[in-house]
Amino acid sequence: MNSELKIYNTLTKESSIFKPLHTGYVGMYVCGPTVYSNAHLGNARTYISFDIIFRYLTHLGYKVRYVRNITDAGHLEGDRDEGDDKFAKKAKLEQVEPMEIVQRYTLDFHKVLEQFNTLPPSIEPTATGHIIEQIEMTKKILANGYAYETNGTVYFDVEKFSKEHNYTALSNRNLDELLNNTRELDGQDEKKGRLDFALWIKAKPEHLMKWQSPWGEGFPGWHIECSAMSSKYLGNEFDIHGGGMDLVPTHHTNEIAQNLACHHTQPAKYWVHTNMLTVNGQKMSKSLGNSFLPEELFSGKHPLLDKGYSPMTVRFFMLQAHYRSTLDFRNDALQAAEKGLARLLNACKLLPNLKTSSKSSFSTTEIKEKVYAALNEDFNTPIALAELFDLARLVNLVNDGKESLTEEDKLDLASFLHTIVFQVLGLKHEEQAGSAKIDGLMQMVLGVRNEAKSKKDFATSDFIRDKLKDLGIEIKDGKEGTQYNIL
RNA sequence: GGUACCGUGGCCGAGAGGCUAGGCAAGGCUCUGCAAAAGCUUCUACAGCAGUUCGAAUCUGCUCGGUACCUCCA
Repeated sequence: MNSELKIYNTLTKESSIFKPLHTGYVGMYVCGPTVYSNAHLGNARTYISFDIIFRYLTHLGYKVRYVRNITDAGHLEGDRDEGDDKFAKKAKLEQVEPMEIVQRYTLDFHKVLEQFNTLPPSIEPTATGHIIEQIEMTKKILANGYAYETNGTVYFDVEKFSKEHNYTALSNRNLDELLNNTRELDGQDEKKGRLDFALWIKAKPEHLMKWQSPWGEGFPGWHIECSAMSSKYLGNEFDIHGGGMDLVPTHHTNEIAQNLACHHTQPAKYWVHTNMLTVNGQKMSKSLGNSFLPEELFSGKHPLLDKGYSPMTVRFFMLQAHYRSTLDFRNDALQAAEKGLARLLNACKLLPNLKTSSKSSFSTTEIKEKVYAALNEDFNTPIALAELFDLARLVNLVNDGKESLTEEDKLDLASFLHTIVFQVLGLKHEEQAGSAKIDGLMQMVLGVRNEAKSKKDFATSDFIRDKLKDLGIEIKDGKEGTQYNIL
């Protein structure tokens, strides 16, 4: 392969050639979910995007340490330093322990990602498991003079920090405008500056999730966990930090500030942000109430859906858009993805069984290079898929005897296609047919039909075909016999 | 209100100064008992207006429309 991997970096606002800090190794941190409710498809898109990045880097030969946290503590309802945390609120509502909420939705999150065939991260640390590290980091930031304590709560001093560093480097916002934002400030007496954010928050007596700290009983702020855990597992400087785009202006901006204030280093070399999934052009989010749960999608039980779609259809659908573009979630688009995926997977099945010739009528290296060039261009899966569809067409032409392939090229291409589709893109065959009994039964039924066909008893053969179709089983007559598909 | 981003054919979506992806849908043809599948083929688009340029969907300006962030959210 003669092109190099380029990655778009939110920090520099441009794509650049990826060079890891340590040759052969990649450290990647991705902000995980706050597990206080079911994971929806927008969440899934982000983790599918990073799954591709993880898989491709691994495919390129890097030894990747992929750290993705679980946020199970801390986050409050609003940026006001008051009110309940999300777990406590839900726990109270349902009269269970906050950790029961955490457990339930962590399991749900894992189940969803497994359905979409994403690989588990190398390390999946939790916020509550790293309270000590967060306290230590807060202490260090205080000692370095970038934070102050007020009445048991520790705040990060953004104004002081911004005198020495570009606080808004990632979001590209104008700091003065942020500072002079005309929004109402309420309950701000404890903070010195309106942009200051909490590193440690004093707990009210009735608070359930709280820990002992040098500043009294409390719990960590919303951004410190990622700084603490990324430093712990990947070092003060690592290669890639990722998350959804909505984390840029606040969460990641504050994370960078914390790291600089603590370790005097910028944590990540490349900041990678995935775009949002939209529904009718509007961001899918829990608060807007327009989110799809994976279960609703698979079953088709959603007002906006005509029918259910399999996890691989959805994964494929997402790969047809670039990760930095918004993607609109629609019934028609899913329908198109379902068919497209079937076509691609069919080519995967067909290729290894093609008849070969003494020479190839097209260049296999060219195809491979195009696919790699696409993936190297900031993980451009839509272009890679377009190239794979060109390959699918060639496979079909060879199958029809209109193009030719040598045995050697065939084996080479088959292995390439298999690797890209299944290992890098993480797609898989979803064989609903499955059981040997059903297959045996189908062979019998198709045998009867072929018998009828050979006697030109088309009334019987069509009857069988139509009845099967009514049952949701589609059959196709080919040169090599009849195949069936359970829809 | 501020700050960004976006507006591509019937639909979804890439691309990003000349070579004008891909998927789905639709029409035609080949194949086929009929279908389906598969192949070939047709439909040639870039919100509007002005400008830069030999040449713009791609650059600049304005207008219109949309979205995101500025509150927790992937």
